[in-house]
Amino acid sequence: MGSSAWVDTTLDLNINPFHHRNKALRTESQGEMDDSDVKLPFKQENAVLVEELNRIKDENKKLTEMLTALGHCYNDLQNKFMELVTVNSENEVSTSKKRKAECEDYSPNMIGFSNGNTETSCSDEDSCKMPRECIKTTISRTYVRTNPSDNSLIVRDGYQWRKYGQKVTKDNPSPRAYFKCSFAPSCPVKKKVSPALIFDHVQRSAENPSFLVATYEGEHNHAHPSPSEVAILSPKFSANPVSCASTRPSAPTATLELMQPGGYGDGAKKKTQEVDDAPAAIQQVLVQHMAVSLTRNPNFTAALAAAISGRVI
DNA sequence: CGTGTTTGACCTGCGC
DNA sequence: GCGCAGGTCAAACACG
Repeated sequence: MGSSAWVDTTLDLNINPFHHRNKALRTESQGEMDDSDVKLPFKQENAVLVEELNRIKDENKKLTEMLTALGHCYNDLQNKFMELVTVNSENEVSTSKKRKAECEDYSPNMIGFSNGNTETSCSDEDSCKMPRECIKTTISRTYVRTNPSDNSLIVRDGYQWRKYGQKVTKDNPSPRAYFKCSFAPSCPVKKKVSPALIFDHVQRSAENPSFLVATYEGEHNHAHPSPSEVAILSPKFSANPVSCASTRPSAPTATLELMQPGGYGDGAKKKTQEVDDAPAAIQQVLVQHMAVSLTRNPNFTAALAAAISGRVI
């Protein structure tokens, strides 16, 4: 987290609008005391108002800077979080390896964040050093942002999946769902979908999106179904044959395909690149969106009111 | 009636 | 060997 992103937060927030007015009145009355026969000239009152206007402009500028800094911090935190999730995922996979004692090619694949950070790497040293003959199946992990109110554990990645099981695991109170690819009868690909744990415990709220962890096992032995094929097979998903990284219609969305790494994922790479090249305007929209979210958050407004009242008193 | 989902039972592997 | 936990199966059920 860049410390340079922080700005001076000690603001004169004009929390007591009467203060300056009183000051002006005091000046006015002082003037009356000093020169009781001569009224304060209109010009002087005008100057006071202009001064106050300039001060408010400065405050506005400072607030804008703060908001921008907040946006940077938000992105930094998100990056940190994803690093943490990656580390946790690797640990989880390593324990899974102990249990299953099988060789796997694991490559975490993270898609769907506003900053466009896509991490497709072989960070697990062991799996990277595995002998070639041990690599039997391809496992990729994808983090997908979903609507928190949606508990269906459905990750729309363009394939046709059939749910064959659901299990409550020990370290996650939310059930994990098991899917098989049903687009082709002989397709060996399986998918596990479970809610991201950290969000469940720390950050889930009505306002915050949640994340699903989709673990793909194996490779499709068929081509990616075209939108029309998906529409025929699954009409309810026809409007969105690919996974939508952001389900908020009002927010800037980045629609990314969730593919197998090295398989049909060129589109995902291309679109991720587009996200990387996102102009500063997106940052601006993000900041505005955060500001709206903050102002709509009753907790935030309550805390702000408490802080203001505390300062007034 | 066909298809997909749910859910309890069962299987398998691992740690102690 | 036993218990635990993850993964899978399959009958029952729901839905269009």
